[in-house]
Amino acid sequence: MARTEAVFDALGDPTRRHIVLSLARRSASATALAAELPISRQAVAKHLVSLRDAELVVAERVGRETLYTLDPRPLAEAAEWIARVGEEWDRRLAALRGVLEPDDESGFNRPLPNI
Amino acid sequence: MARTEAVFDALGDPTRRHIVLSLARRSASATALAAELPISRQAVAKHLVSLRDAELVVAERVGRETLYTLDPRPLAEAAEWIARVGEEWDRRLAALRGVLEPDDESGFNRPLPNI
DNA sequence: CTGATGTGCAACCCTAGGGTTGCGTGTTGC
DNA sequence: GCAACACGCAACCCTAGGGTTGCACATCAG
Repeated sequence: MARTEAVFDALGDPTRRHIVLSLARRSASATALAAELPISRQAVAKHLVSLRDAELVVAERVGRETLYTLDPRPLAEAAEWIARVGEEWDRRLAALRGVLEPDDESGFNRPLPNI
Repeated sequence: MARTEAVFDALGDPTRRHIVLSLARRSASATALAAELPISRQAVAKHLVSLRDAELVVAERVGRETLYTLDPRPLAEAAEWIARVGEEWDRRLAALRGVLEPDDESGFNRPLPNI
């Protein structure tokens, strides 16, 4: 669960989210990514280091350039964290339901009941 | 999709993730939340403002205290963003498959193919 | 060999924002 | 009415980290 920390930290930055989306479509070098962003190559390189720390990206040197490829697996962990919050929420809703009235399924996507 | 931005920003901070998890179990005041964290009430209050901006939390004044309740719906949007990256990835994998060899289903949770 | 290209590293700048303290205001309970 | 409690607001501190520039080192094309 420690890596999940790094994933959310990484996804907390808009530029890094853009990079992740770009890399989902095609592997690319820092220079190529910088071309489609309003920042320098070095700035992009720093972000790629963060993404590598979060294991969201794998670097592979080919010739004189370094290709970065997305590894979507840590994203699944982040999704699981979100799902966990949803479960917690649903459990609470279920407990509440017991006290009040029997109702329908998951409340994850339902407006708040006034508690 | 603009709110999704705020959600990831909000989730980018470990303290706020802790708060979100806590609120998933029970509504609580800033003071109560601060009691289970190594920071001051005011610091928690600031985080709650961020969470409110991301619409992840709803404040309700009851008597002399303010109860904060989780609204898990924006989390679903974040999960969708992650899913979108996964789709992009799978599409790419599918395109690759066409050129190479017919293979199995979604590669979202599979190790990287060397591209 | 040489110039062009792509990186990595280091030094530096600067703001965002996480945390703190202090204080004035509203609410509850006796 | 008066403490005690719970807030909200404002001023302030301080570091993390996002961004930049400069430079030295590989690699490729001619």
